[in-house]
Amino acid sequence: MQDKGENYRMINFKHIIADEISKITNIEQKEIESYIEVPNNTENGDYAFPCFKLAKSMKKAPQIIASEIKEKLVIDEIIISKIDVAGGYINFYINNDTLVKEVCKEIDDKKEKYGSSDEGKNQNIIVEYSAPNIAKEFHIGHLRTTVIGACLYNIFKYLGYNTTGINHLGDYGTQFGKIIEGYKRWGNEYNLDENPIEKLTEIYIRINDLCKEDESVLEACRENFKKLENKDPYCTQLWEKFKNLSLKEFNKTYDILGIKFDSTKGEAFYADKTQEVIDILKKNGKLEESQGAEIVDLSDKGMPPCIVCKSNGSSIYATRDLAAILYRARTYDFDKCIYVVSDEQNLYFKQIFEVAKYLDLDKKYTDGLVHVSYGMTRLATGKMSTREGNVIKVNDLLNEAISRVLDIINEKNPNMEEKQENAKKIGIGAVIFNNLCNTLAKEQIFDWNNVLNFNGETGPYIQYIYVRTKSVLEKAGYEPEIKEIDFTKLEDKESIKVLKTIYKFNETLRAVIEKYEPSILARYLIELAQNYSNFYNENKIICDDKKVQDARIFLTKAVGKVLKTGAKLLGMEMPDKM
RNA sequence: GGGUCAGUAGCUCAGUUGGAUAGAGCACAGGCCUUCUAAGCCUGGGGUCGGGGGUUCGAACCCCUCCUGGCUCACCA
Repeated sequence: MQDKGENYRMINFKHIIADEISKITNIEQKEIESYIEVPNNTENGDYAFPCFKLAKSMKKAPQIIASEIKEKLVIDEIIISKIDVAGGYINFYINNDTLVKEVCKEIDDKKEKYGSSDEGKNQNIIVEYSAPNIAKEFHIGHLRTTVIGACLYNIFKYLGYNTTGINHLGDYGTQFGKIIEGYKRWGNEYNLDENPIEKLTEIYIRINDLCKEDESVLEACRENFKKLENKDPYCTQLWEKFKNLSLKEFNKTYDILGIKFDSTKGEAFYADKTQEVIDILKKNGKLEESQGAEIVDLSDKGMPPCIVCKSNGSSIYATRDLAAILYRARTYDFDKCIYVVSDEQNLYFKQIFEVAKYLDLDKKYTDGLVHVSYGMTRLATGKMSTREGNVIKVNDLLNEAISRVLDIINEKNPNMEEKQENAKKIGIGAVIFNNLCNTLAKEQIFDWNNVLNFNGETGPYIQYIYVRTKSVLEKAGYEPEIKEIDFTKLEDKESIKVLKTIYKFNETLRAVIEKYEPSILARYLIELAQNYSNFYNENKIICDDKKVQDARIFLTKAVGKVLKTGAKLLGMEMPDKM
């Protein structure tokens, strides 16, 4: 991704340093900037340029190169206060006075929009996430895609992208042929009015067991699905009933999580749009008949073939996904279409992205297809399966979270107002944060005590530090104007560290969408909260010196804003009290 | 068996694209609330970065190989 930070008004120290080194070395600014690093030991400055990389081409020792560059470097002291040579490194110390002013002004200027930008202007992003199967429980296996997708959606939007969130419901396929078959056989035994999903699940498990015993039942199920595709009235009516009951249940969970979608067009929506996919593939000579099915051969790409038409003539998941790509390209003119789906389907997405290239689409669209893959949530005993009946429902998890938080509140702060409301924000915040704080690729072994931990690097920790900033501001009883702030009062070690962290909020958000990795933001918020905690413990905020007090209150307010904004982007609400 | 992802402290994980003495949290041991919220802060111990080769000024990171685990390899989604 090219540098899109130019429309971002805050001073870009790294950029300036690279510019100056570039002038001296005659190496491109961009290349130099990519070499510049942030020392892990802050005593080595804020930015460092390692000269080792130049040693070979310049035929000199890195230390000598470093000294020579340093001698020629002219950077205004207002920007860089000190330049050191250490080993083969040139270390840059930014001017703290300037940093403090820049950050404070920016945050005062942008208020609640601090960190946002319009870098995504005129770019259309689709994020497909959650996508539960109707007539099945919404279980903890669906949680990660839901919160990851929502987070990416939020951040793309915050950075100015025109973003569309799609819940690609699993509302089609042989499974509905199965449920219809089960309902046909035993429907009168079940009352679907209460706990409809539970009842449908029971039917599903029961028919599945029968299918295992009796191949002809499975065939009947497939036939039902075929009828459904052909708009058979009886099957369609049942399917609509199941879908509506399911959506009603799912929406309860989405409401609790605070998640919304711009579209809930599921697979069924594309059922009558698959013929075009077949036609285009056929026209392009990409369709082959194999064992009665229509396939696209991908052996030249080192992949197994992609089935687009089953031997009984029915469409399949891939066909509908390909139809969706066509539809979305035309409807949304997307620059990126992002699928947040677990790593189970890595190969599958590689296949359909490859087949999509044969659909006569502009390269823009096929290049814009992205699979954001994440490790699945599993139980210690293995994979969850609706068929096996060993699932943990999201609603149960959230209720348990809230109940455990209530216990803690009753113990620590029994007189709290709006206990229930705050417990909800804290409990759900903990669950959401827990789902976002680790690298996506890692699989998760579900553990109640891990998910519902409220100490250390957790959602509640961020919320706690936020509530603390609120409480300080409340006690102070006023908020100073920026023109009253004496920035030199914020130049102690702890304040600087906080401000440096606030400074990199926007670049953190950009890293999240560039790498499709929400954990970068989650960790950033932990870091900011820790930095503020150190500041808080080292410094008296409300104190005798009015100038110092004003400056520290301003800093406190800034931290609160960034924590709240960042948490909101993750999908967490902030409680008022803890 | 092929492909792919992962393996870092007792446990859960970071590690800014190959850089300076590998860092947090939990747990453990100790300290800090008559002073802005102790769901917090500070101090301490704890490492063959899965094993072995290689690439180079330099490797947790790149290449090879082996070990372990997840996922996956045509009519489910």
